[in-house]
Amino acid sequence: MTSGTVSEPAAPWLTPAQQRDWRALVALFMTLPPALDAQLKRDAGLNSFEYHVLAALSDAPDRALVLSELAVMSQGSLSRLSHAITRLERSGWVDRRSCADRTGRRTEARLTEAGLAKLEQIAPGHVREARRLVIDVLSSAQLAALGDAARTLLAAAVPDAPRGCPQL
Amino acid sequence: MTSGTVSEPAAPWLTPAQQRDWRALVALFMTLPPALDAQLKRDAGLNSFEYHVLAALSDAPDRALVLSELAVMSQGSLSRLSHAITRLERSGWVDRRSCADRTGRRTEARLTEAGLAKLEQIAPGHVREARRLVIDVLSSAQLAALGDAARTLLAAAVPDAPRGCPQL
DNA sequence: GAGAGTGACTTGAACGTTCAACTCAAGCTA
DNA sequence: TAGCTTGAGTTGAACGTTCAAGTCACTCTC
Repeated sequence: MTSGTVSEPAAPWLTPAQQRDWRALVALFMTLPPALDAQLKRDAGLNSFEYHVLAALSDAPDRALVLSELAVMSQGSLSRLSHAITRLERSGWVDRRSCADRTGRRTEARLTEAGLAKLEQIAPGHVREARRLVIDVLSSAQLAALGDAARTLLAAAVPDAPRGCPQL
Repeated sequence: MTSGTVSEPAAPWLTPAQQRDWRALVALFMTLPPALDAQLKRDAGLNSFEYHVLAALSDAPDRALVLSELAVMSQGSLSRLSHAITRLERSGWVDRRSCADRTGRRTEARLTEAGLAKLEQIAPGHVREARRLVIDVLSSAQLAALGDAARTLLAAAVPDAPRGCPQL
């Protein structure tokens, strides 16, 4: 409901142009992520969260990260991550090692050799899909504007610096 | 994995600028929809799919739609819709009526009075959240550019015209 | 007018995510 | 040293989505 069929008390409504842009954005949210997920699921048997977990690990020194850091970097709850790591461990892409690293209970997830190989095998197809659905569809000005808007929105949504993603 | 830690065979890689924009977009996909969902869940006990279903019904003539049309408009599978309608029916926001309308087996979902009232109660908060997280965060030029990019991407992703969403 | 065919739903099992406990390993405090 | 406290991780139940059957109500064909 973003249009005026239902009568609207007090809240500042959207202008037609804003409505149009908002709807396009919402439609994009409902369309693009599922399309990206589908490619990963089909070609790799992974969902995008699992993929991002593997990717984050591959970029980490020693290909290992403490779970709580990994959770922040992959933008998921610790619980979600824990379940995901369990699945990835069962598949052999990752393993867990408790690292008694000073304070409290700390567990590291480490990308296995098999996991790294898997990722190397998957990545090109994923990038190809990113190109096909996004990068190559937009003019470079459009892509730049999209990136700019996305960064602005992220900065507003996440009050503190997105420390997990320095490259943003 | 969009960066070059893992060696990359044959696939055309992304330029640093493209990578930067792509990552921002992916981060946005992981951040904004969950935030929007959370507001709906918290304030209305609905997920965004259910909300879009109610909204689509409220805009329809007679506040009713055949399920297969509604599925297209709300961008979900028929199965997903059927489950959702079952939940919404249990809550009393919607009811089902089989409309023996010529061909085969057709079921209409209709927004009840209670459902309409619910939507009227929910909508302002949702629009407020849309403003808070998106509309008011971007300059009008940024929003326009975002909308433009989104429409371009949608047009490429959905080959045929998005008949359910004439307003895009 | 019986039987095949075809869209339009529905259903149930499997799976991933969330939420609310629960456990575990330290550091404090007395 | 015993007993809190706290941060980190795990676990299981509940719930929504997907996928693969089903079922149902018509039309078409002989």
